[in-house]
Amino acid sequence: MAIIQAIRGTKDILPQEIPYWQQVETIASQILARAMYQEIRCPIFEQTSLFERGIGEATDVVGKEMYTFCDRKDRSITLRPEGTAGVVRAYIEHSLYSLGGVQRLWYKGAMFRYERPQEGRQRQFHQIGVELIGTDAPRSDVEVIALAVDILQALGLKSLRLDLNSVGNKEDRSNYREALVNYFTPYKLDLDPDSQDRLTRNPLRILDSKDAKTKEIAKNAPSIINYLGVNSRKHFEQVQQLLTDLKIEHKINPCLVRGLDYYTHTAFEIQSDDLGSQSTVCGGGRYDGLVRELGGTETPAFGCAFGMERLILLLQQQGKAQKTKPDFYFVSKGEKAEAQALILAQKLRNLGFTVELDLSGSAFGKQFKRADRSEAYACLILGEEEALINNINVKWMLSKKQETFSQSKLLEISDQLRQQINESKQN
RNA sequence: GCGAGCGUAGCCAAGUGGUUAAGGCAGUGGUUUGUGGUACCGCCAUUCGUGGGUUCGAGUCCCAUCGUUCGCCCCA
Repeated sequence: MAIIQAIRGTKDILPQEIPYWQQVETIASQILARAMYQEIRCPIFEQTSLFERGIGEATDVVGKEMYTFCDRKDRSITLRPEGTAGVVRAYIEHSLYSLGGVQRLWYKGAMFRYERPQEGRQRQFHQIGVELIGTDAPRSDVEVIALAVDILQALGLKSLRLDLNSVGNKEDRSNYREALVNYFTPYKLDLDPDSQDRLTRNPLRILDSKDAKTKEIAKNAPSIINYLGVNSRKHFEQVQQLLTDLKIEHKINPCLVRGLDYYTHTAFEIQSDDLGSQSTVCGGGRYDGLVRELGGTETPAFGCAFGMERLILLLQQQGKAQKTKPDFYFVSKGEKAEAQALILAQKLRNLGFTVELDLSGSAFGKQFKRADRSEAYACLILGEEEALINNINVKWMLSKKQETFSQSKLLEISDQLRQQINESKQN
C-alpha cells in the first residue's frame, strides 16, 4: 500500500522542533506586548479580490503564486499569501479606527504561496507580522523596525544586516520609474533576458539583478533618492536619524524594492548570511495607500513580517535546542504498585512536577535504563513491597542516593524535593 | 515557471551489471526474573522513492513519474 505523504512544500513540525517554535513565539509576543501590541487572528482564507486589490494584480505573488480555488457556491477563495491584507480588511470591517488613536497589532500563522520549494521556502510557511496602523510619523516606522531588531536580538541571532530604502509616494515612484526606463532603454539588448522583461513590467527590479553585465550597466543608473519629493525625503531622513539615535545599524540600499504594490516610503529588510539564497528573515515597510485601496478612509500604516521557518533555521544552526527532562521518572511493578503509581504521579503533577510514568511493567532493570535515558533528576520506585505498606523510594540519579518515604510524606515534602531538583539543575 | 544535482532501514551510509544488499548510530530482547549510565551477545531492508524498459542477469544502464537539494525568478 502506497504511503500518503505530506503535500509538496508542506512540512510536519515534529515534537523535537517545537521548542524552537515556542521560543520564537514566546519571545516575540513578550516583546510586542511590552510595546502594547495586541494579537489579532484573521481567517486563513479570504476572497480572492482582497489580495488582487491589496497586493496588486501585476505582482508575482498575485500573478503566479496564489492558492486560489472556487468553493461550492462558486466563490473565488484564496489561501492568504501574506498577512497584511487580511489585517487591514479586519481593521476596516470592524471599524477599529473608531477606537481612537493608532492600532498596534500583531499576528502569527500559516501563509501559502505556490512556489518551487527550497531551503527556507515552502508552500505553506509561517509568519509573525506586526502592523502599526493610523500614523505616518517617522517615529512609527522606527518603532516597528526597533521591535523587529529587538526580537531578533532576544533570540540571540547574529550577523544580521538591516537594509533601508525609501520608495517614495506614488508620484515619486512613477517619476523614478520613467527615469529608469529612459536610462535602461538604450542598453536594452545588453541586459539579461529577465531584465529586458522587467523594463516594461517592473523596472525597479533591474537594479536587483544578479547578472554581471546588467549590474555593470545599473551602476550608473539614477538613484531613487534623487527622485523623492520634499516630504518623502524629509520622512526618510528623519527615519534614518531616529535609527541612528537608537544606535540601530543600517545601510541605505537604493536597490531595495519590495515586491508588493502597497509599499510607500520606507522599505526595509533584515537579512542573514547564514541562510541560502532565501536570506531575508524580516521584511516590511510603510503602506500608506492600502487602507484606502481596500475601501477605508485614507490611513497611513507601517508593518513588517518575519519568516518563522527562516528564524528557526538560524536558531538550529546555533544549536540552541534543549530537551525537556522530567523531574521524576516513575518506575513501578506489580498490580497494586502500578495502580498506586498512577495516582501518585497525578498528585505530583498537580503539585507542579513533571512526571514521566513508565507504563511497560517490565523488569526494574529495563525501567531504570529508560529512566536514565529520560535524563530525569530522580527516579520514583514503587514495587510490591513498598505498595503493601504505602511507601515509596526516591532515587537521585546523579548521586545514586536513595531515600524511602511514606507516600503521604512524599507529597508533604514537595518543597524540599523541588529544592533538590533545582540544585541538580544547577549542575 | 526555467536550469542542474541527488533519492539504499528512523538517521548516517558502503555498493559503479553477476550467486544470500557491508558497516555505524538509534531501537529492541538477553547476559542482570527489585535498581541506570559501561561491556558482551542476539534481533532489526524478501529489497534499494515509484512505475515501466534494456539484459541470461539491474540498487547499479535507459525512460517516465514523485520527492528533495542548489541556482534563477520571487519573497518572509
